[in-house]
Amino acid sequence: MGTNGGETTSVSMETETNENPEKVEEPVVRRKRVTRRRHRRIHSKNNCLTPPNSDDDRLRTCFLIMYTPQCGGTSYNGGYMDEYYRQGNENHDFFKRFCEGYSSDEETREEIYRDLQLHYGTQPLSSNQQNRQISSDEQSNVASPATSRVTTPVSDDEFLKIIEYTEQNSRPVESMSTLSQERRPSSTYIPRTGWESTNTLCSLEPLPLPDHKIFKFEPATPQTGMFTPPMHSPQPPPTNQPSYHNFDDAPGPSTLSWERRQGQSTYRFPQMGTPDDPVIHSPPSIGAAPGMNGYHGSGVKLEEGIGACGSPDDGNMDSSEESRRRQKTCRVCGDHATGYNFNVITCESCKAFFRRNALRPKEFKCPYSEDCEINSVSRRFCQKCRLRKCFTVGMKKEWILNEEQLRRRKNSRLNNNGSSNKRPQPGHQMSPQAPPQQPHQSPIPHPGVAVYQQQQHQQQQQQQQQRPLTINPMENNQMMHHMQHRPNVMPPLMSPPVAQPYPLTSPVGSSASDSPPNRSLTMMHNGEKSPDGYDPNMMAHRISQTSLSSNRPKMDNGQVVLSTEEYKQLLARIPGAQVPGLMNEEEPINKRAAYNCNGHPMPADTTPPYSNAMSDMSLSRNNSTSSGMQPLTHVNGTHSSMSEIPGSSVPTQSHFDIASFGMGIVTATGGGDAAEEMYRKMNTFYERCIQSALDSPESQEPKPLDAMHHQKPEYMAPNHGFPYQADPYNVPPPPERNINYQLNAAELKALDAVREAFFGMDDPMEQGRQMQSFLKANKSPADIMNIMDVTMRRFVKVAKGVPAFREVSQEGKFSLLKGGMIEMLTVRGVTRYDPTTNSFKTPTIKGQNVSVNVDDMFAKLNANAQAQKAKCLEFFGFFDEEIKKNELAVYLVMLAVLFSVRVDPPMTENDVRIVQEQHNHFMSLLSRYLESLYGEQARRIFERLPKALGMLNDIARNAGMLFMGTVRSGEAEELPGEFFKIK
DNA sequence: TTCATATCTGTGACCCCG
DNA sequence: ACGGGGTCACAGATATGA
Ligand SMILES: [Zn+2]
Ligand SMILES: [Zn+2]
Repeated sequence: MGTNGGETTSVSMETETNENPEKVEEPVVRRKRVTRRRHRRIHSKNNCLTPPNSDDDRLRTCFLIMYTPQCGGTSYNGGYMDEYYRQGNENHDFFKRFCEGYSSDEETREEIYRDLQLHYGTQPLSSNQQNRQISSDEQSNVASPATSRVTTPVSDDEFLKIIEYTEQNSRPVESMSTLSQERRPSSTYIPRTGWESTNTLCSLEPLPLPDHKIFKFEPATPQTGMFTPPMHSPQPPPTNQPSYHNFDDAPGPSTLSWERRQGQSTYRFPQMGTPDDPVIHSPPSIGAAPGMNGYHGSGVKLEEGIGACGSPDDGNMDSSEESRRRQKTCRVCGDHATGYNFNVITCESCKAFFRRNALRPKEFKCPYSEDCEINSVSRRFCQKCRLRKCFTVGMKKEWILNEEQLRRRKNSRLNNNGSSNKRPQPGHQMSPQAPPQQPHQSPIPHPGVAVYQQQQHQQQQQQQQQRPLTINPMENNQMMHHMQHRPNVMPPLMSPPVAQPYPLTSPVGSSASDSPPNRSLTMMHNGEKSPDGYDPNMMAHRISQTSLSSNRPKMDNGQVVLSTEEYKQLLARIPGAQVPGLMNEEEPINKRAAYNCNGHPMPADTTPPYSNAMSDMSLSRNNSTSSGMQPLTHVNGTHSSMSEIPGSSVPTQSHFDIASFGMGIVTATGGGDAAEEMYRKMNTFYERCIQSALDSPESQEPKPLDAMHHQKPEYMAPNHGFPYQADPYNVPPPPERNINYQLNAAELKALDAVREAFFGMDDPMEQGRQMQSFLKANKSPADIMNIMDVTMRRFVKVAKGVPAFREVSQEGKFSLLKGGMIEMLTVRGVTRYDPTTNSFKTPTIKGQNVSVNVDDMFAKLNANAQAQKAKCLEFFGFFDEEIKKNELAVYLVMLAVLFSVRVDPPMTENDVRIVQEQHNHFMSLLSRYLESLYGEQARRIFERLPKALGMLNDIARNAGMLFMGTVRSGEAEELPGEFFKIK
């Protein structure tokens, strides 16, 4: 418990006047919010979510901060802002005049400016200046309307002058609220609806810079462009991009000197000492993680002590310096990092941000153009891009503890506390009405949303606590009342402390909506969690927990908190709730999937992670919020169960990785005499399928994402000096230079586009023939075709989603697909291959575990197949673990594979050119991506690729031969006729 | 309608703990 | 110590009501 910590739970009605002596005498009339104060803040942050768009804008903010009781909102400004808005847009130096107006004295004016600046954060506060910042207490500490205009920072004298000036100059004008809302250009005004980020005033036209020195916001040293400017279409919409710098918005370092920083802030005012980058203290190299990231055990050895970037005695001064710096730098925003968080070195705030948002069901909106730079300042402006960045750099949402785990943790903590009985601060931490949780009232396992919403809930509770301490059922009513008035807000899971003994819980693993978790969970472990036991404590614990449950889809195993019986009883008491079916065979945990259970696919709801987790999201169903107003029925949108009704189309868990049979497809067929016929037919099928998918109009039209293609100049060259050359696989040694592993906006966008293109690849298989085929233990060639059909079409769709693909001629497209399909499928298979069991793992379907053992798969095949099998296995082994685990990397590989020059139908010169270009493009992007994840390690991974691709090619070339001599006679005739229809 | 205030909400610095 | 989660001051945004 904090030494400085838990001092008080101040419940007084008065405002705390903490350390501001001059304020003490102010009569405190108004009832104040209860403020609990644990420790004193050292740093203060400007949490402004709205980026100022101009210096003028900043100044306005400043002004508000200084001179209004409450900045933000529509009414904070007394009459000043009216005037500002009325004049401001035509008369840009209103503030200047304002300042001049009330003090013609140069010195005083200076002082005012300084104050502005002070609150602006362009200068470090001196200690006594800190007293002048307005605490929120002070802000609300308003004795009368008159004084409310000027709260803290201004002396009485100043205040009078202000009043005087204002009275002279302001006229009644349009309402502020009008201005602040309706009159904002609608194109950029984004009404706040709960989750959307709020960027309200960013559309102000850039205004001329007031001609005063202090309005010059230092562009900070022109150093090392941390980020390249976002890749825009030729003419970036003027208002659409946050302009963090000066008006001219010169591309350059994203070092925003306006950010308000105080205390021992990391910021250093340019003219005061170090010319270093103020906000982003780590120079260009910040992007990448130290090599050790996720690299243990992957077999790649570190050289030059790179991997041991923590180790102080790296031989090479530069590189150790370099790596140290990188290690201290948040790979998301460049801020000072505290260590690894969710698999990546990040700062505290990104850690918290990720923890809070990675699992959120709805996607954020980017108020700009989906390519926001993320730095320590701008990170607040666009949650979407920030979150995307988090995923891109490799943060793993899977590592966020799920509800079950949280509960356990809490319990064990309670236990410990109970036994040692050391509760130092009785009334403090625990919420009064949620007293130390009884073992089974703990809110639970409805994963995901539950966790997420619970956070909301907790916050509310917290807030409630801050009001008069006792909370009674009334509070709930109030809360509900409130919520009813805020339909947009995702209703927090209500767990009325009094009335509802089992708050938001469904028992572990027992609700209709659990199936998704089930599947998702499996996925998580299939695709992701390497057995290398990356992390010590928590992680290990979690892994063991989850993997345990994934292996045993039963709800016992000590996982259950509420017995099924208990839960049923509970449900019985809840009007409208039904006992879900499927109760018992589901497993608990896994929050993510729980988000989405209401049956529709949630295209828009997917989060943009680049990690493999993506597929989880895209598969899960949105369960969350729909209803849930009524506390009692809420037991979790859970039973939005329409999705799980028997007859309905197979929901979420049927996420077959058909493609994992990439190898199987072509190998598992067979076993007879009519080989030739089969072979021929298979080939026909193969080609037809591709062709027809190609011709199909319904396939994905590429969105106008210009990021996808060949904007090569926009990308940074891969840092290790192995920009991918047409000259294949000739990897030059890394040059010594200042490296920047951080992906730039263009690259991020391109990656996004890739992910976009693969959207749907992992969709669950529709029920039907494919599914039946898939479920068969012994798959006939027809079954294989059924499965392949879907998969191949999806690949074609992916290809069509790549803009550059369209530039290729029809014949060229066909050639690419025909030549690349098997390779792509095989690559796909890699990701599902589990070396420990020598089998492909596929997610479960209604409890069945479909896993295909490689030996079995090849068993019936001919000798060629055995060789093929060996090759495949070798390839699987060779394919880097790190890549395997990373879905996006795999995508990139697949695209690189797709864009390989093929000869079968020979390609035209032009096609060849495009293909080569794209191949290089994706390889280069992959390289950069890997760099961003692994820093110098990327090189090692990347270096293996060429060989891997070679192997792949070999595998694919031989695939067809496997048919030979193994096809049962007559089998070919059984093949579905429509596969061979000629159009 | 305007404005003061209350409330909701996301952020991030600090903290606790296994 | 590391890296999970928890806490809560803060401040912007929004709702409410005089
Ligand atoms: Zn960060
Ligand atoms: Zn954005």
